[in-house]
Amino acid sequence: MRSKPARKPDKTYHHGDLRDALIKAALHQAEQGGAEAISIKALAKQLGVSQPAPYRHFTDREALLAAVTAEAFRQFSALLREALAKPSKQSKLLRLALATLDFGLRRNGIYRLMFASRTVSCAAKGSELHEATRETFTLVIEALEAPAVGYLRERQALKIWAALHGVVMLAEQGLLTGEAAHATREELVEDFVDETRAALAVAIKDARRRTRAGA
Amino acid sequence: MRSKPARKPDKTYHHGDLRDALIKAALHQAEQGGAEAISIKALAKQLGVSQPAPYRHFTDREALLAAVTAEAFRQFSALLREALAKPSKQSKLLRLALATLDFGLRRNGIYRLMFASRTVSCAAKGSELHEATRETFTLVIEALEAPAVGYLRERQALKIWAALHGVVMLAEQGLLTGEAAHATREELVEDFVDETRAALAVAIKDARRRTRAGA
DNA sequence: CTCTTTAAGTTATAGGCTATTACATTCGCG
DNA sequence: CGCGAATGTAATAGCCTATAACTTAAAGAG
Repeated sequence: MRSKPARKPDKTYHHGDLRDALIKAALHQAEQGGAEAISIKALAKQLGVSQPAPYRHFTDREALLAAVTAEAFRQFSALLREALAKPSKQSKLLRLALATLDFGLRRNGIYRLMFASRTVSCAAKGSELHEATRETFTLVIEALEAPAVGYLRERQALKIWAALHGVVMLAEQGLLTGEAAHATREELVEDFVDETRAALAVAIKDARRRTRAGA
Repeated sequence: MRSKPARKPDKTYHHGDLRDALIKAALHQAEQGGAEAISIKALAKQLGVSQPAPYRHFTDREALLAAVTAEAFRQFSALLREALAKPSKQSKLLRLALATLDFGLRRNGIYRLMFASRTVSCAAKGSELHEATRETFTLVIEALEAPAVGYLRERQALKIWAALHGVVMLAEQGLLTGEAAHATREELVEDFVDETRAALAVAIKDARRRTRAGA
């Protein structure tokens, strides 16, 4: 079993793990300029293989982007899972929210690849990418630390998820910096987290009361 | 004064209004596939001019994108203004929110051009694009129908704005369709609008009380 | 252990796009 | 009228995706 070289060692014909190396290198490219910064030709050169070699592993650029995006989702999920796991005074939801914000800003090129391109919405139902996105969303639900009562959890998860995306977007657009900043990113996130937890508590209590009354 | 032909009439050397025609045609291209769907070459062909002609009006593709995005913001602002102006039982904020949702989904390519590309965040301070985005945001503040007390209005405007973006994003990503839809897009938007109005009312009352107490 | 099949990589090439350079035409103002 | 500035064209360079035809190495069957 040969190891997995990032760059192909000279004089060898086979790279050994080109597919994986392509995804990782592409992820690195995307970090700066988003999806448009990913160039198959540049990747091939960087990895020391001929320009058409990547096409042995991905039928076209779109296929590569999908694989890269799926990997990005997995890394993101891992990050969130880590944030949820570590002991802290903050609530799980707040930790997840802040981790999302951090990821969205620090690795914004990748974040845009994940949430602002059409790659995801074009992903087929059972595809690797589709699964990766769903798994991420389940982490949001988990972070709510709430019992399943109807779809209340899911609904609140959608809401906080949407709100977080919006904050990242505004921050990246520059609406939360300089004189225009009437609130910091973190303040907005905390607001949303507090509101979500409050709304969830009320909704669940309410639903239970109605259930008892009906029974 | 000649009129403004969309396509150059044959046998004439000058188009007459190429700059404007480019922007409009590009906006049309973007409607489907977002920024990446905008091709200078294709635009030139479509408008019946030579391929490098557009470069007389825009130094490069980025400059064209910026102009197109600015025009998109103006159209969006006009739409919002219209929604705010028309008489209705619904609150101004709800009307603005629903109009935003509608625009974001129906003209999603353009929406992504406006909010999910780096064009905006790269826009210089006094640029046409920068002004266009700011004007749009002032409409959000206006829709709150709240008095200016500190920056409370601005803060709530940022929050609802962020939330709306997020809903559009989730909807476009397919997280709000099919079996996964634990709430419709409109329900989420209404939730956010209600919460915003409630939070704003509380915050303003609170701030005033504190002011009186301090004075 | 060799033979054959197949996965993975190569060179050559076609075609699309952005962008520049040098040249041509028209508009409009003095 | 006539001249300069604005606008458009032709030719070309350079980057990128993608395909076709050919080559090398790995891996399993006999």
